[in-house]
Amino acid sequence: MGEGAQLARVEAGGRSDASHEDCPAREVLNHVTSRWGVWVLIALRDADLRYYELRRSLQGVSEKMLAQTLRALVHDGLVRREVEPTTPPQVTYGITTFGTEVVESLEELFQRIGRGPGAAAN
Amino acid sequence: MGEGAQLARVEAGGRSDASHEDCPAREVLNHVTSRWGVWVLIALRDADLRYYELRRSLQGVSEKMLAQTLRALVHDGLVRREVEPTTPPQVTYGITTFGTEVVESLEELFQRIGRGPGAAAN
DNA sequence: CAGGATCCTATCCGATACTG
DNA sequence: CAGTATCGGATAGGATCCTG
Repeated sequence: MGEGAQLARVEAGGRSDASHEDCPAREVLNHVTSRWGVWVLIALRDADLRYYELRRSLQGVSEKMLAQTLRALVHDGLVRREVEPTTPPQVTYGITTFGTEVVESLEELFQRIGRGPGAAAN
Repeated sequence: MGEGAQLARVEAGGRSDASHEDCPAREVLNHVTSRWGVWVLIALRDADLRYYELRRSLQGVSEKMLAQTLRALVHDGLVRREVEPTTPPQVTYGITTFGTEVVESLEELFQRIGRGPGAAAN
């Protein structure tokens, strides 16, 4: 099991140590803060995009990682996936309400970090 | 360069591609959302702790990762480090104002994720 | 076009041993 | 006590080829 286990640890449930951080929220956080997670969400916030458009938009993402990231985000309910059975097949991705909420929070966190430790006297 | 480069990429500052995500904010986010980052911050939010106490508190962290995580967090200005030159040496870690702000934002994000996609109709 | 399968590298992280 | 140094396994992420 080479690839599947990377983001599917959730359903695999092999060894559940449960000792540290197997909570689903952490899982989602990891997906969102993964290398491409944020950028996918941000790209989709402005408009629904096709797989191909997403690839161009993200500039530098590999097919594997884009597919993987999207799968995780869809699974988490942050991204919506719509398939139109045409030829060639056409798949459109969009952000969900939940996804929008999460990016908002994430950006707030980002803002705070961006402001830096300037305000802190310590 | 086995270990040093892991969290010290910040000061290296060699190639600033700027194309995707070399921004310092992302660095900090990675540190905070790293395996032990959050837990360190949360542990220190309630009280200042010594290295040893932190180890017990975090239950399961290796010395290496604790030291590494702390170094990154101190470097980022989220954690404060105080050394008292006694024998044996005594080092206390505490959270900064900036650190507190960041964990707050992070927890808000966590809350939102925890609530799940329930509210979303989509 | 939208991915899946495969291979490979870089990095993460833990265990262990050692130092001031 | 508070770390540093080093080794080795596990994972994330990328490149490439292939298919419906």
